[in-house]
Amino acid sequence: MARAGLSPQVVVRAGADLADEVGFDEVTPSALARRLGVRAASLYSHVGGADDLRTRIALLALDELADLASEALAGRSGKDALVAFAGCYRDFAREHPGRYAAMQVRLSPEAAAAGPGGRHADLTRAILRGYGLTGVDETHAVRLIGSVVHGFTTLELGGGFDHSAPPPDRTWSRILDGVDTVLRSWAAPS
Amino acid sequence: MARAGLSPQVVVRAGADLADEVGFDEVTPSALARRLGVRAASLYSHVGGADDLRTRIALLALDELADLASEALAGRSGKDALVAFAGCYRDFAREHPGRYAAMQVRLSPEAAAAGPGGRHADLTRAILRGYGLTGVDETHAVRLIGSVVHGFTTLELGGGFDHSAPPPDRTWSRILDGVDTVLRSWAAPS
DNA sequence: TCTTTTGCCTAATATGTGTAGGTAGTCTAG
DNA sequence: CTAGACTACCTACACATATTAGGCAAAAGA
Repeated sequence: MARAGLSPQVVVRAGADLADEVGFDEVTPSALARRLGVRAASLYSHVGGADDLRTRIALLALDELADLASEALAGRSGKDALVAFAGCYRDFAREHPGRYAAMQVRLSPEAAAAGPGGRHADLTRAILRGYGLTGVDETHAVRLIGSVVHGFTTLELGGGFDHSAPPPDRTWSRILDGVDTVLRSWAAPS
Repeated sequence: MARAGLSPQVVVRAGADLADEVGFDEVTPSALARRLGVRAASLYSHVGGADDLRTRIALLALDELADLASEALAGRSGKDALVAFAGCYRDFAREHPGRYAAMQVRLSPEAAAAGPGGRHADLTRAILRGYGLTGVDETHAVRLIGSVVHGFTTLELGGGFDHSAPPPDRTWSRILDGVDTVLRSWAAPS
């Protein structure tokens, strides 16, 4: 009887790919087992169950996106960094909708701590070096960037922009212009 | 045998309440039937199935929020309207997390058309009357407001702001200040 | 009161989740 | 190169959920 050569890594990656194709909600042990050509019970040697599978996919996606964002930020600062960082998130969501959806699951405290949760905040903070924001201003700015990028990306992915005329790309760059302006105004002593 | 007095409305409202208590993902025909004191099969006289139930909860939530936002906007304009509108969304999400999550489901085209999908865009547009934005600028502005409000709300609800110091309320008002500034700058001929 | 409607039921099927235990490939020691 | 340990995958099972079909009794209308 030939073996499929599974391992936790292989299973989780296949789960992430499946999520991108059919949606994160459709990623179930049985569906994943079908795709991998094994029986559902066989997956329980590699992942703990449906919840564990979803959590691991989320952590994988967070890690992958953090890698991409880290690379995109290298050597950039100020608005250049902001645009690169935001574009990274948006592109990731469009190319990997299932992984992006996975990232939204509320992680258990231990999973969040052990995982790459803090990496994203650190990366966002790195953008702000060019803006000279410190202390609470820095945190406000991290939250502003996160809100705008995540909000736009989610709405675009959900089809919220499909019914009105101008292409989302135009809106995207105008919004980033606006964020840049706001961040620079925050840098000035208020 | 006493009857439970169900109807599509009663079932959907109970489903929405259940979503607020235990999370939208946990709203299943069987869980809802348990709460209503009937057998799961009995629900199928009132809703089409699990998907139909979720869709109807989403439409109910969209309608309820549109009512609240409409009321909040009455007699306001400009930044006052913006703050009231955004606060309405944020408060709704915090008081009714399950309903808010339901609103994010991708509706089928017919459900979106028949439903209150357009009401929200119209309400957002109403804010902009005080800013003098027209044409594509208006659409860009609608998308900006939607992105910021939805993004912040989602992140806050997901606990994304729990680990850093300043209270989210402070960030919220600073972000709205920023949006107001951007909208006013867009109003000037670019 | 008689009839129609319908709300809720039981019964049954298909599918999904998760556990227990077995079998057969694969790896390591000598 | 063989003996034993390990483990990837299996079958079988118990249980929960989604959904359909058909029946009975309560409610509503004539």
